[in-house]
Amino acid sequence: MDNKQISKAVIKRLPRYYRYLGELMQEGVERISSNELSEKMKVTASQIRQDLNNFGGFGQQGYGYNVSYLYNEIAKILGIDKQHNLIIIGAGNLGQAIANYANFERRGFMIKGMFDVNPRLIGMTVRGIEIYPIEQLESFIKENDVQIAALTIPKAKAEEMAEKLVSYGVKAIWNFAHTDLNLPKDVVVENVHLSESLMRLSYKVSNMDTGK
Amino acid sequence: MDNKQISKAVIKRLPRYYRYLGELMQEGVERISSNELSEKMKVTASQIRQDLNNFGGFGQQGYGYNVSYLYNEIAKILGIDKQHNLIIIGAGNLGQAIANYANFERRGFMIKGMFDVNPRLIGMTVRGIEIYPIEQLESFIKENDVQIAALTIPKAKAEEMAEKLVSYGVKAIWNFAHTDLNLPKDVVVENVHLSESLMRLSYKVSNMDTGK
DNA sequence: TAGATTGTTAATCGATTAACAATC
DNA sequence: TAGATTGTTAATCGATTAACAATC
Repeated sequence: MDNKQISKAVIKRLPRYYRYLGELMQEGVERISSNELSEKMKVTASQIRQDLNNFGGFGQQGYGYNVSYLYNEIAKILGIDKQHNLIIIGAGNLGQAIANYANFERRGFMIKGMFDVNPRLIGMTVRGIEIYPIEQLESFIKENDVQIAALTIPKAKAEEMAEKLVSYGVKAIWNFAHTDLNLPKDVVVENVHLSESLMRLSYKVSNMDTGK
Repeated sequence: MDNKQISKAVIKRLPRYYRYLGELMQEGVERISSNELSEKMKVTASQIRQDLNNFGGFGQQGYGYNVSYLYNEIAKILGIDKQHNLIIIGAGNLGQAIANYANFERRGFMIKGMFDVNPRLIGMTVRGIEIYPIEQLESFIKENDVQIAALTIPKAKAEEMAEKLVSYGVKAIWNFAHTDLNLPKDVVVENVHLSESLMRLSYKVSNMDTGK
């Protein structure tokens, strides 16, 4: 719809704005200036104004930003004002941890089912979400209009499974497998590489400034 | 030790280099040029050479890089050649998922124990890792030389718990709680905000180029 | 109206890419 | 030695910050 290309750095910050605005709403705060918000979030006020102005003028001179209005506008930008149907591939601890996080539903992510190869898990439910055998994947995706699949299986099978999911109509993959997926470029991939995150932590611990 | 400040962008890429070099080693590849690696990883060869040269000349003109040498050097930079003692706070699905990921141990991260407030979990083990009551936290951290704590508890208690951990001597927090932690700046924090990751995915799905 | 604060342009800073001399 | 490829400097690109006119 929009034609201006928004930079990755801006997109990365949007969910954090959303989180802070949600907290402000809960505290009953009605309006906030870029300056106040910048102090809370520890970023520059200039960056906040620049970021938001990528999407339109949400503020008002002399007043600031209306918290709940801005909150809702960011939700629209992020697309979390609409429902997304999601399945989880791999019903191990990580898959179950995701299934158990009820807040995703409040953001419009409906977890329709989980899938696993382990016959002992089939038929079990996690917070009311049923675990199905892989054999039913194709029909399930088509019948439930599934757009997103969370991939929480070992990396050895991840690429193959991702390709299968795409061929069945999945448009986006939330990839927890420790590997990069090579998929057609109209398929969206968001990686969560926990081992890389832990290594970055290790770097920071190991190379901490001992001065000061 | 080193004084030149390495940029965050470089650090972020290091674990990925490490992963690719590990795979090359497994395939028995002995040497690789920045150009070959750049094609595999889909980054520019120039970036690879620039990144690595932040830490020293690991390559050789006319030859390229020795895979296993470079692999080991990156491990040293990341600090994963040394052992790190780790505990997990919160023995729910996410905590257990981390405990179950055996590969962390191969990278030197020894999971010494898990902690939870739920009395029904106390005494249970996950892959040989025992779940202890929170009351034993302080003594356990001191006795086991724990440097890193993975925080997989709800955000309401996260800040308070993080402060406790720091006061007991923990130097780094791997934060899975959906909140920012405000800790002294000599404490390392690495955030894994899954809900933000999912929102970024949502943005990409919602704003995909329909052209082409 | 005067004060406050945005929206937006310009200046600065940092990161990426290109180019090539050094050297194995 | 000639060819290959790094290490490194210079050029480009993009992102952040500063500044201020517009305006509520």
